[in-house]
Amino acid sequence: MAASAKELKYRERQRQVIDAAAAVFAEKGYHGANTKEIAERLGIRQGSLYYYFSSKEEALAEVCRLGVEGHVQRLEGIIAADIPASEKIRRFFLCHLEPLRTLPNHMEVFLGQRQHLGGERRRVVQRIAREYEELVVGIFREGQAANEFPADLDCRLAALGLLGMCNWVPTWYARNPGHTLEQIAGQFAAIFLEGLNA
Amino acid sequence: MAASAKELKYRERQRQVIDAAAAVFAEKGYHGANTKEIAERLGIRQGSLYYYFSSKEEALAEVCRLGVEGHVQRLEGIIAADIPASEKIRRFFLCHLEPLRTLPNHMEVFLGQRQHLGGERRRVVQRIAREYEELVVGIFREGQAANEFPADLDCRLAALGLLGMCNWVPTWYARNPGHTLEQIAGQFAAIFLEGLNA
Amino acid sequence: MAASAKELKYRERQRQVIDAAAAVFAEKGYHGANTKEIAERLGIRQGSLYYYFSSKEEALAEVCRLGVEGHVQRLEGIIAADIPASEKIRRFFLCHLEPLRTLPNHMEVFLGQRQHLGGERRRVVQRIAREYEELVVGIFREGQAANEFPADLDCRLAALGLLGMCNWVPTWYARNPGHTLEQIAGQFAAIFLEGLNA
Amino acid sequence: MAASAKELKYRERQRQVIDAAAAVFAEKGYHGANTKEIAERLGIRQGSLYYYFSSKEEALAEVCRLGVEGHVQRLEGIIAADIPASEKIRRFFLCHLEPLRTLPNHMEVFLGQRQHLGGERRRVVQRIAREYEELVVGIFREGQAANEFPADLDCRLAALGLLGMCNWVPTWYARNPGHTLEQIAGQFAAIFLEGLNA
DNA sequence: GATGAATGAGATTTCATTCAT
DNA sequence: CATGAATGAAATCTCATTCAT
Repeated sequence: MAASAKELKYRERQRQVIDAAAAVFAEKGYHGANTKEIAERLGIRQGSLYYYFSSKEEALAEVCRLGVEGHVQRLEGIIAADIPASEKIRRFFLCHLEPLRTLPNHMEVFLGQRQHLGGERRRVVQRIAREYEELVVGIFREGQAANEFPADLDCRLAALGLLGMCNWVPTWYARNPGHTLEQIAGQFAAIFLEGLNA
Repeated sequence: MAASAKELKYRERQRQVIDAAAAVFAEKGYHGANTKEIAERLGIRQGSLYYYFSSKEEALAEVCRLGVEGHVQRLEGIIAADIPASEKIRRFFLCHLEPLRTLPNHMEVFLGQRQHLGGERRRVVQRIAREYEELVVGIFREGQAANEFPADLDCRLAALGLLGMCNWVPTWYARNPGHTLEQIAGQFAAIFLEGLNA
Repeated sequence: MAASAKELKYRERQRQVIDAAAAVFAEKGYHGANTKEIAERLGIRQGSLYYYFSSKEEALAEVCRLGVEGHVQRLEGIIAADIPASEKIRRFFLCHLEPLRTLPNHMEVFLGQRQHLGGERRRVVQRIAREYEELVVGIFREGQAANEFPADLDCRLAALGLLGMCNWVPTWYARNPGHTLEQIAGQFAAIFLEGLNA
Repeated sequence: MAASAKELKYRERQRQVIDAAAAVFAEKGYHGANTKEIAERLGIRQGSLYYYFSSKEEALAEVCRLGVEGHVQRLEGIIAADIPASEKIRRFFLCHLEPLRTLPNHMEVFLGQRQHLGGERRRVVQRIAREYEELVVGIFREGQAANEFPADLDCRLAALGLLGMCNWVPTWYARNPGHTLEQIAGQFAAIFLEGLNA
């Protein structure tokens, strides 16, 4: 159970390697990235990377795992809370965008590169993404049942619209440094809940 | 000016080549795609592609051009109309999603692969995208000036949210065949303009 | 059915490529050989080899196939003949060594490198080798049943000894140019059938 | 001359390392084997191997040395004995196969991998093999001179056939556990000396 | 107009080996 | 004694691209 100091050090370095991979994958895409560039970022040689992962694809899988890790759990926290569905939606935005603070590359890679994973690895992350979507749909259904939301709301479309607004953020966030995540989440929630005519 | 029959036929075939490229780029990404697969889709050999384009990147540029072509023009049509800003927003959705009917691959490639264009080609399409964004921002500003929209609305964020909702559609549209573009556009507009509490 | 002239030409060149691979595999062993050397023998570049085979291992499989091809069939011809078992054994030697005339490398590679094939490919060639061994054992059994051979002969060991004598030939044949295949086969048969005390 | 206890222990471990190398070389061939697997067999790390040998090739040389060690000496013992040549041949079989009992891997590696030694190392073991072959040829010549063996016997071919029968044994011995070395040697000797018609 | 054959540069991955600790 | 971390060279394989036919 107790990891030795050596193992801890290894894992720390491994994490740096994965983070470097995330940065390169985010910038160039999985297939556009090459391992040489990852190595250069770390100041080591290409071959040395393989001391920390066993293939480029494994690195991608790990980046994706970190990028999506915690999303489901945090969302479940919101869902479990004893608050109206509209409040759950309001909280969703910041909750969902939160990883942009610390892991923007990982999140971007998860969103845009996970389809390049093969076989079982792909299935695993796709399942998580699908599960997450269902949870969001569930919130809308809950609000609809409680007459908080319009009876004719298409909950699936609402969820996909919500996710689209948020998942598009990484494409412009780094190049629009003028907004904090709180501002973004707040504005998006306001539009989503009250619309523009309020 | 008058194109010969031969030239017309060439252009027709060229378009088929570009469409095949769009399909492969959309599925695998630009760098994940290979020219062999494009050729196979057309029933010709790899080398024969180069009769229709001079490089893979040129094919990408052409796919992107087709994917974004008409967007700006159609949007300008909406903007020029003598209708309230809110109505412009309402119309925007279907107008923006329209190409999904005939050119879903091209649109998806434009959205997700254009960063792999190099140098001048990249600049050209980025400029179009930026210009388009500005036009959308402009509608919100117009509505705000006319007191249609809240005074504290962040027009940039509203535009980016709007675009996010729409630009995310290609990622799930093909796999959710249950919705027409009209339904999607209608629902998105309703949420955007009236919010959920209406 | 009718192969075009182009296809014939392709196959001819492909055969040259496989023959070059056989030569290098025979000299250095499968893992000791590198594709660069095969290419150099053919006066083409390394990557060009892949126009003719899809992996180094496939080339090994093809070399092995050519090395063992015809062996079983020729042996069955001998077995089917209406002659005493001892005469079958006598004929076996030259029959088995025959490929050394035209395909010494392929035979040597089949004998010594086939274990480096993976999965299904390995199974296929191992099955052929095993089947061949059983046929040889069968000849000894037949001779024993006809009282041609001693009743206490261990037919399996006799077959393995026979095969050993022959299969060892490729290891020294090229470096002992003083003997024809007929001499070798004749001497081996004499020893095997009459022993040294005759 | 007196080795310290420490040195003895070192040599013992070194021998284990060489034995592990022999096992891996026998299974995968010299070039197909990797040092990681050798290390794993010993429960140590790759780098630690180099405390016991200075290069992979040195390990191969040592394995070969152990595989052939004693062969020449034992054969000379047989040759020096005051017995007929035919009896020398009879004894040869068990004598030659003896190492299969304790060092099957080393013997197999000597037989099949020694060509991968470079330069001087190769020359040394090839010389031993050649010398050994000459000794066997000598027995046949002796028997021929004493009119024990046919006057028209090709002593070189007889020797090579004899060696082939024996040297092929390692390729099937492990997978045919039904025969003892005594049985094999006895049967081979019977065939070689009396032939099948006896 | 299209192809067959090849190129050449680059990609990922492997691996024997080193060396400070 | 042994290891952890890395190296650097080489290996296999891929692929956009070319060009004579």
